[in-house]
Amino acid sequence: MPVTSQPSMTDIPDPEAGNGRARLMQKGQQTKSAIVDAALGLATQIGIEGLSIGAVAEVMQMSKSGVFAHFGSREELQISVVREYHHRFELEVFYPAMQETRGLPRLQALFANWMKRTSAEIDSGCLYISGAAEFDDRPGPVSDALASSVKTWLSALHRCVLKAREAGHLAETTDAAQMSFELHGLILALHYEARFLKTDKSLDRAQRGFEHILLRYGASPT
Amino acid sequence: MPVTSQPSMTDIPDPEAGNGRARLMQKGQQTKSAIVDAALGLATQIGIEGLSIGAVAEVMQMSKSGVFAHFGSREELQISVVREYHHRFELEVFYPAMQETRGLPRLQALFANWMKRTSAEIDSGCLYISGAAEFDDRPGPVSDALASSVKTWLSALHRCVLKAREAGHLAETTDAAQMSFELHGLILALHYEARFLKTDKSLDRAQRGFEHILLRYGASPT
DNA sequence: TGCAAAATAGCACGGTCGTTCTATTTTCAA
DNA sequence: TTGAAAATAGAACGACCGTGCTATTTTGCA
Repeated sequence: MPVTSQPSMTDIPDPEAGNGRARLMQKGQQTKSAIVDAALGLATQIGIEGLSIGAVAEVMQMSKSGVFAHFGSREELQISVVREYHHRFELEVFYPAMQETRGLPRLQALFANWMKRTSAEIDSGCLYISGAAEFDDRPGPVSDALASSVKTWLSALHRCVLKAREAGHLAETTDAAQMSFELHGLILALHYEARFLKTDKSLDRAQRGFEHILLRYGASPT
Repeated sequence: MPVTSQPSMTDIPDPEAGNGRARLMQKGQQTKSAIVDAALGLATQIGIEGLSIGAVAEVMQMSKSGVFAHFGSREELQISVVREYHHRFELEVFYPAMQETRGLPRLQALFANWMKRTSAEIDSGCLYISGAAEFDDRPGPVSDALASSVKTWLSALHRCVLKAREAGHLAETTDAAQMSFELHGLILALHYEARFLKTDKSLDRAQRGFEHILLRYGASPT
């Protein structure tokens, strides 16, 4: 199963891409990566808005100004966190699914990986979901970065549905945007009920909801 | 169409209930209500955690300590806001639907009101959704109040589905909890895509998703 | 109308925040 | 190994935070 001609979920250029990750990172870059790691961990717990340079510095056992110097502003740190999350999301959800054959199998893998990521890590919430709630009334660069990442992912999902329909794995009448909307809803409900309400069986409900949607859109058995 | 024997969405006692709202409110109570109103307005924009006594005081043209004295702590103010939101949710979503005849019509009204409340007010986000993201990793009295309100509402929805099945308006095999989960997902997707991503037609997608779910669970036409 | 009680204001405290500035340490290539 | 550049620390700033304390004003009943 060859890798598709569509290598990345996103067309957004990564500023780090050009400098050659193959070469060993300088000390400063290593530290910066470690800071972003730590900040991402904090952000998934207390939110992107709740991220404070002081808290990150404490986790890193560094001074506030030492952390600050790498980003120049809190906002830039927040954007770096969003980019890092996007990158990991690609790695865990998107790329593995691309190994599956195009069409329904790939769509199923995509959703399965998405569910796994959403529910499995108890202590690491979804930045795309918590961030949306934090920034839906707060425009700015961070909100833009977040919305751009989410839209990239949702349109990748949308494309996948389209391909599945083209492959004859879904009914010809399938409204891909409508189906994507309904899939998104299942993930959001899973996150909400499992993470906030601690409702068990939520993963099962999302899985069954997925099967219901497949039936509705006339998925042919694989 | 008589009012049902199930007068309230919640069995949680309201601390204000006993003192007789019929009697004219004292000045202090009026002010407190106005403060909660203002705080709710702020909270739907910047979040419950973002609520600050100083900001509320500024909106109210009062001193910080004047506002503070009514609640004794920021946490108590936050809880008051959650209770007020619960109250309005009942008024706008639950009670009107209770006027409809039991079964499918009532379920349809419930969902329609829920959708309307979720999408129509552009500048007033849903506290149940934004709050969940803020508090899903932050236990405490505010989180408890929020979760309790949400659970009350979701179980009211669940009861409504059960009644619709009992009335023969839904297939006998209907899994009420599963159906409620899927309905919840539609609302969450509507909120997410309309409010954060500014996707148009989201309301339409939620409505069509609802119709899909009704079909799946064998709703008999009314 | 007078007076206790309730409501509100004003001020201060300690804390955290992002950010700036300067000094010190560490890195890495010549 | 030396020396310039990069990385980090430390202290200080103004701003805002929640909260406590003490006046002062306002309310509403006798």
